[in-house]
Amino acid sequence: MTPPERFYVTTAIAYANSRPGLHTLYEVVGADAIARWHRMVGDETRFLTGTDEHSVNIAQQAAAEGRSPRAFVDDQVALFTSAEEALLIAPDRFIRTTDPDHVLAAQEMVRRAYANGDIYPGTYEGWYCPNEGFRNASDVQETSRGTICPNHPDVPLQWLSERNWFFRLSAYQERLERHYADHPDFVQPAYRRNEMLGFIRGGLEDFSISRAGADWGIPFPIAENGETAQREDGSWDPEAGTIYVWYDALINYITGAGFPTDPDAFARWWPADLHVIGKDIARFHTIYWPAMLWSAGLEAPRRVWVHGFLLAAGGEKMSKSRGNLIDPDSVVAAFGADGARYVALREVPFDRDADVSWDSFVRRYNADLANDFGNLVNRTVSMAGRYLAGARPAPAPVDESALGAAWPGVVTRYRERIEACLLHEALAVLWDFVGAANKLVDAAQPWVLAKAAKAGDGEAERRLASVLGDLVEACRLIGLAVAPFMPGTAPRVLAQLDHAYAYAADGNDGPPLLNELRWGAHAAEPGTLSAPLPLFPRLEAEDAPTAG
RNA sequence: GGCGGAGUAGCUCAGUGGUAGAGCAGGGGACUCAUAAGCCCUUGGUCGGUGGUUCAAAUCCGCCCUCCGCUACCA
Repeated sequence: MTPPERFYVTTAIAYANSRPGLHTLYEVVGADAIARWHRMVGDETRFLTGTDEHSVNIAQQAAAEGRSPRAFVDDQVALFTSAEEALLIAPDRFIRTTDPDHVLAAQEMVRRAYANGDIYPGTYEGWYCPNEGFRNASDVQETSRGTICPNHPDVPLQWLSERNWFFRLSAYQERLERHYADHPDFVQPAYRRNEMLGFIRGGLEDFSISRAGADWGIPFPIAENGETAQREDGSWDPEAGTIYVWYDALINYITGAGFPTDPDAFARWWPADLHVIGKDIARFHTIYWPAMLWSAGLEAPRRVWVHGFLLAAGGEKMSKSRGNLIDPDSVVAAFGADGARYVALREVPFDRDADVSWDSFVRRYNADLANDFGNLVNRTVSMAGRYLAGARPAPAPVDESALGAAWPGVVTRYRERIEACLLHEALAVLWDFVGAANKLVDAAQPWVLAKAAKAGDGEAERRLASVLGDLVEACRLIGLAVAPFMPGTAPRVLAQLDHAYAYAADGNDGPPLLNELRWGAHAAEPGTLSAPLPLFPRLEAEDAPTAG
C-alpha cells in the first residue's frame, strides 16, 4: 500500500462587502468538486475557502449603517456560509481574515520579509477620495473641473502622499522567470501563464503593503524605526498603520495550512497543490504571492488555476449595478443544489468565460439531467422492477458487454479531465456514456425480450437480465462517478439500485473511489430495486424567478 | 501603442493539407421501458475578407476587417 497522497486546494477568499452572486460561488463549487474527487479517491484532502474582511471600504460601509466593522462582516460572512451550505460546499475550514491565527500569520510574514530585507519604508502617492481612500489612476476621471472620483463626482479628490511600507518585488524578477521556466504548469491554463510571464518580463515594481490611515485591518507589526510596533500592554501602536491588502488576503492560504502556530500541520499541507482563482487576481497569485513566500523562506504553491467568468447575455459582466446577477438561492430553489452545481460547472468551461442565462441553465438541466441521466435511471429501475420483479440483475462481464468494455476508458478520461481542472470536459465525458446507455436501451429493446421471455424463450430471458444488469451497473457507475459534482444525487441513485453509498457527506471515509468504479465491482451481491423515484423533475422556462 | 488569442451551422464550440463535424435549438419518423423523456433520420455553413504557396487550404504564408485577453497597488 502506498501512503495516501495529500491534496491541499484553496479558493480565493471572497470580499465580504456584498451578498454573494452565483459568479462568485462558481469558483467555490468547482474547487469543492475537485476536493471531493480527491477525498473520494482516498487522498488526504484539505479544502480551504473563506472571506476577506479588512478594508477601508468595509469599515465605511459598516459606519454608514451605524455598526461596528466586526458586526457588519459577521453578518456578511453568514450570507456566504449559508449560500455555500445550500450548494453543499464542504470546506475543511472556512477561513476569515479576522480569525486570530490569521492575524498572527500575516504579522509573521511581514516580520520575515523585514528580516530578509525585502520591505522598506517609502512614500505612496496617489489620488485620494475622502470617501473611498486611494484610487487608481485608471479609476479616476479627468474632467473640465479637474480629476474626480466617478463614484463621488462632487467630492474633490486630493493628491496625497503617505508614508508606508513597500515590498521589494523588483528583487524577484529573475527568480520568478526561472520558476516559470522550471515549472511549466505553475500557472494554468497556458494562455494565462503567458500573460503573467509577459508581465514579469516587462519589469516588476515594488508594491505597498501598509496603510497609515486605515484602522480596520491587521496591525502592522513593525514601527518605522524597525522595532516592534507592539506596546508593553500588548496593544499595537496605531502609528505603525495596518497591513494592506495582499499581505493580509493572500496569507490566508498558509494560515489555513497551520502557519505559523502548527508547524507539523504546515509541513504536511504546504505547499498547496492547487489555488483556484479568478482571472482578475491572477497577477497577485502568480507573481506577488510566490515572491512573498520566498521572502519568508517558504515554497510557492504547486499550481494556480485561473478560471473564467460567468457573464450575462451578450458577454456583459455580472454586477449588482447592472442588475444582471444570478441569485444562487433561486438557482438552488429551481434546480436543487446538485442541479445548480451541475449546470454551473457544465455550462461554463472552467478555463474560460461563458455567457449564461436562466434559459441556458434550464436547457442544460432538462437535456442532461432530466432527459438523459434522470430518465435513464428511471427507465432502468422501472424495467427491472417490471420485468424482473425487482431482483437486481448482475452486469455481464466486461468483455461480454459493450458498456462494460467502454467504461474503463470513460473513467480514465474523466479522471484526466478533473485533474487537469477541465471540469466541463469531465462531465461531457461522463455524459457520452449516459448517451451510450440510453442507446443500448433502444437497441436491445428489453420490452421485446420480456415478452419473449414470458412466452418461454430462455435465451431472451437470459439476454433480458444481462441487458438490464448492464444498465443498472451503468447507473451505479455514473451516479457514483458524478458524486464530486452532485454529492446529493449519488446516494439517491445508489439507493434506488440497492447499493450502499459508503461516503460521508463531504466525500471522506469511503472506499477508494477507483475501486468502486470498476465495472461489476459489486456484481456478486444480491439486491432489490425499489420503485423508481425521479431524480430531476423537468423544468419549464417559465419556472424562472421574477427578475430582481 | 506593445504582447497574445479568436473569427466554422440559429447558439456554444471541435476540427493544423486530402470530398465540412458535435451538442443544444428547429423539422420528420418508428417505437413505448421512461420525467410527452429516449432512439433513428433530417433542415442548416461561399469555414471573417482578400491575395498567394500547393495536384489539393478551415488547415500554411502575406495583407485587411472585427472581437477578446494581458498591459501594476479595488478586492
